Amino acid sequence: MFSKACEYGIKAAIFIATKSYEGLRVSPKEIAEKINSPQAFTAKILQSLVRHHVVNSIKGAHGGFEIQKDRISEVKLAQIVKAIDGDKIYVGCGLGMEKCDENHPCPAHDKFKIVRDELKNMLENTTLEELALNIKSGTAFLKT
Amino acid sequence: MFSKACEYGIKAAIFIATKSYEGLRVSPKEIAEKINSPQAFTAKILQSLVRHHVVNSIKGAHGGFEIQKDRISEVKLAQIVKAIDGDKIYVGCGLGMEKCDENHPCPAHDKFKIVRDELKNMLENTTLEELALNIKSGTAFLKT
DNA sequence: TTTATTTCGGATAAATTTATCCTATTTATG
DNA sequence: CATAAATAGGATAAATTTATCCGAAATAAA
Repeated sequence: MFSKACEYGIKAAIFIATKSYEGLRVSPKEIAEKINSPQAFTAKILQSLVRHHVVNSIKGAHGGFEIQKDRISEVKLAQIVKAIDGDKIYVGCGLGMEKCDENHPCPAHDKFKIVRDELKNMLENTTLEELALNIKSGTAFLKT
Repeated sequence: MFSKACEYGIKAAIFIATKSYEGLRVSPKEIAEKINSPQAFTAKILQSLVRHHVVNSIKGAHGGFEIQKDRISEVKLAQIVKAIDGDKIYVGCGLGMEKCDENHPCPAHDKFKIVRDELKNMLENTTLEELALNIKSGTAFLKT
């Protein structure tokens, strides 16, 4: 569904959010440990999230990654996915055709449309807050 | 969503079906032309579809690929996807966690579940016949 | 102002996916 | 039986994604 980079990015953002509630910044090292991902690769993905204004980075000593508390409920899963994988999962054709719309559809266009609309809707309506609260409450996990 | 191989495989199966209605066998060359895919790579994918009994191949002179007419309405999109990409799109975790179920869910488990169930349902209930008929009727296309 | 800490970013490597090429094998037909 | 036509399959290459490494730049604190 999503690239590995995107999966790491989502989990990283969730972890950062849980720490940001406590006013804490976190390092790529801690993030990678908590979400079970390769550290250097995760750092690269974090840079991308910073550039797309999903999370905030503070350089230098006592730096790290954080998200402003009041932004946690504003950030949607869709923004994170778009920052890393782009929007092909929304706009692309399910069968990979370059041009696929109502006027020139692929044979499965209508079938895929239902699923993709559902996915789009889910991503656009799921906030980082919901996901982070699942972690804080202990009802969900970021690694096995 | 799916790999390129899978996209080609689905389109190839649809094209073969349209030809099989007319009692015609087709070559990888013709398939690749009609679905706009690399020929040799497409041939490899066809082998996989043959091994998974999605389509039938006849070797030697006057050979080619075909699907028995009465099987076209039986083959589901799910079988083709499973033959090429496996079933990770059904059973895997949306965030890539190895273990992710009701007892040990990822933070987005419930959110993903809705979408994936919808996808699974669509793939398991869409037949090759439906898709092939969209091509035969000229209401849909296999390339741009 | 020096030092320790930390993110940034470029270069590179490893792994996987996508794609090509060439030969072997199979089979209908003359 | 010989030949031509076709799929099967192994080896390899190209492209993309995933992952690592290391030095540069920024910043807080001594």
